[in-house]
Amino acid sequence: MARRAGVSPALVSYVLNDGPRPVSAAARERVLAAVHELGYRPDGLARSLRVGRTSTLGLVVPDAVNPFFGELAHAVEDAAFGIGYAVMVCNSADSSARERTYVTSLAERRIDGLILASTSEETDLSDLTDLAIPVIALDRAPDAAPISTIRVENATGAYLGTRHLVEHAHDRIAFVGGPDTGVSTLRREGYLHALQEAGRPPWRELRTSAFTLAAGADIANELLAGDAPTAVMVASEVQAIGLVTGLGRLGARVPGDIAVVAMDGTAAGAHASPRLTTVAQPIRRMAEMAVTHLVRSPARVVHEALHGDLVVRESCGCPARS
Amino acid sequence: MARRAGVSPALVSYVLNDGPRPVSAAARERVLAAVHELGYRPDGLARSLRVGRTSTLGLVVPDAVNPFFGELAHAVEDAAFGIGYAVMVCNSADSSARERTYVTSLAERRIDGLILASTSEETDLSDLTDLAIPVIALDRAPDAAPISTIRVENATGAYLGTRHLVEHAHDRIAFVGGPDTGVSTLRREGYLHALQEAGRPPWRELRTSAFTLAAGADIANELLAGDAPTAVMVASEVQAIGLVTGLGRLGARVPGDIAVVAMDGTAAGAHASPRLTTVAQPIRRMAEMAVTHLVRSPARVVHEALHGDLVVRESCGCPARS
DNA sequence: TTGAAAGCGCTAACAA
DNA sequence: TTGTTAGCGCTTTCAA
Repeated sequence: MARRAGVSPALVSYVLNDGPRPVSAAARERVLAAVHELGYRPDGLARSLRVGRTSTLGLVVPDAVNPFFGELAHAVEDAAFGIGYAVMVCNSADSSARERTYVTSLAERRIDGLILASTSEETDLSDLTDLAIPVIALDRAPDAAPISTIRVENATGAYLGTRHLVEHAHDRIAFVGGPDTGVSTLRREGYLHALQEAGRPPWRELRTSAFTLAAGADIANELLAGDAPTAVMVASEVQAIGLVTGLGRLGARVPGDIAVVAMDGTAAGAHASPRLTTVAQPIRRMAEMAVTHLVRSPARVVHEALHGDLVVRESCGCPARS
Repeated sequence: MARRAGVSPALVSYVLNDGPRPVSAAARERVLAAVHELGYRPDGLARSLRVGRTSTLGLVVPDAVNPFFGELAHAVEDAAFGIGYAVMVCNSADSSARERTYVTSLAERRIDGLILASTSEETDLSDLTDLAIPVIALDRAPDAAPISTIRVENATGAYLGTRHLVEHAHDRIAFVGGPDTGVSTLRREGYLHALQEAGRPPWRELRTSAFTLAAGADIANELLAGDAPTAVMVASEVQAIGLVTGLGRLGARVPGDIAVVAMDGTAAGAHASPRLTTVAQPIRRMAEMAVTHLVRSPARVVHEALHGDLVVRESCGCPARS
């Protein structure tokens, strides 16, 4: 390439990167002409190898088909794109083996930072930390390892949602959680707290096998068995949407027969039928914080707990609003 | 690293890659010990630079939050993971500028192949083709450029769905398409074909502003205006789910007041309320074909048109089945 | 303002 | 079976 333009490789670099040395207009011209003529495409691998930076971030989520993680991934990508970073999104499919493999693979690819939204609490991050690649964990308790964390106030969120159900004068309020993860546990605590504060007993506590539509639908039977609750706090929107469908199939209407409040705040919840009353996570803000932190101040370890807002719509039985 | 183990760098490579030369047990031992002790992590960038391969594929979709593309991305990732490849998923957000930027960025990163699910018909792929990086396009008409394509039989699919509505004895069947893309156009043709065959006139043809829940919901008003149809063929499931919500908000029930058939076949459609009758795309098969082709026989240009199957559920008015 | 050259970490051809 | 070495394509220091 440099030969073709009749200049040194250094010159080509100066021109393409606008620096760090100045280049005469004539030389620049020649380089640009050759670039164009040869269809020259700079090799990012060689560049990254040399400068020790890939401008790539990793994102590991359990399942990007879950609208919450889908929107999160989208938001992370937007934030990264805005500052010239690309992101590799990896679905661990709730398998810690697969998660491990991805962490290793991302480390090998020398990503500049990882955003980890993991189901498992115990992920081996030594591949990353040994290379001094910063990690920021989403929705995880502060680890033994000194990594930054960002999460929503899970307990408070579920408390808010449950309290809304209490205010609807329900006294048989159930809880539907997911697989036994920290998130699910914390949300359950918020639920219990709200009930306790209101002097009501927990009515029924169920957990689905996964955070999916199918799992949510499958649990409808169990929820309705025997002394059925009149309201339910659901740990996530996917589950809630699935549950509503499952209930409908059994002839139970939402909110008429059973009121539902969920957590997450995705578009899927807003457009479900009925529209879900939900505790919305500040998804875009979380994504921006994570990306910014990783890129700007990776060394500093921070722990952010963000507030989730109750968004009242139809599924709780409130009169429809626009 | 090599020094630390008291061996040559070549030996380290032989041990870590199991070849191409044999290594004595003693040497292997020493290398492995040093690897462990130093927390050595091989640099994939250097390796890729050397071997001319990154074991990474690119995937560009308009919007991975759309369940169809979300599931597609997931399926592509699964297929790639199975053969040791990673994938960079990029959302073009229906912006051809952003799509361009991503194509260039992926080319710079020297991906081994690109799967392109683009809305725009005219994407400049010279960055890729100049580097001899194979591209396979999803849902696109054979291009001027000789790139492989995989798609579902769009017209046939919509024809199948519409014919089902005809068999339900509807004679006021509308069509809801999306932004003016090839996909939307082909599906409309299938719709028109089915009506023509049945000797019925198209009743109303609408198009949403985007393939999103919100856009689907927004068009409900227009669909119901004046002489409302009794059935509607919708070009995609996101739109259909949004539409059902929108209709419900206006007091129209599906399928009672208006029957709906959609296309895509995602989990979201299966768990919507009512469950969507839909023409299902063979998502996993498309993903596997794309990945396999890119990795195994990138040089051969193929054009596959896959069949979509009508999946009868509730939204068309058929008696509920399990 | 430009050129020469070192070196990022790896693999593979060649030599021993 | 192992060591030496060139070189993948880039950036950047140093010298001119």
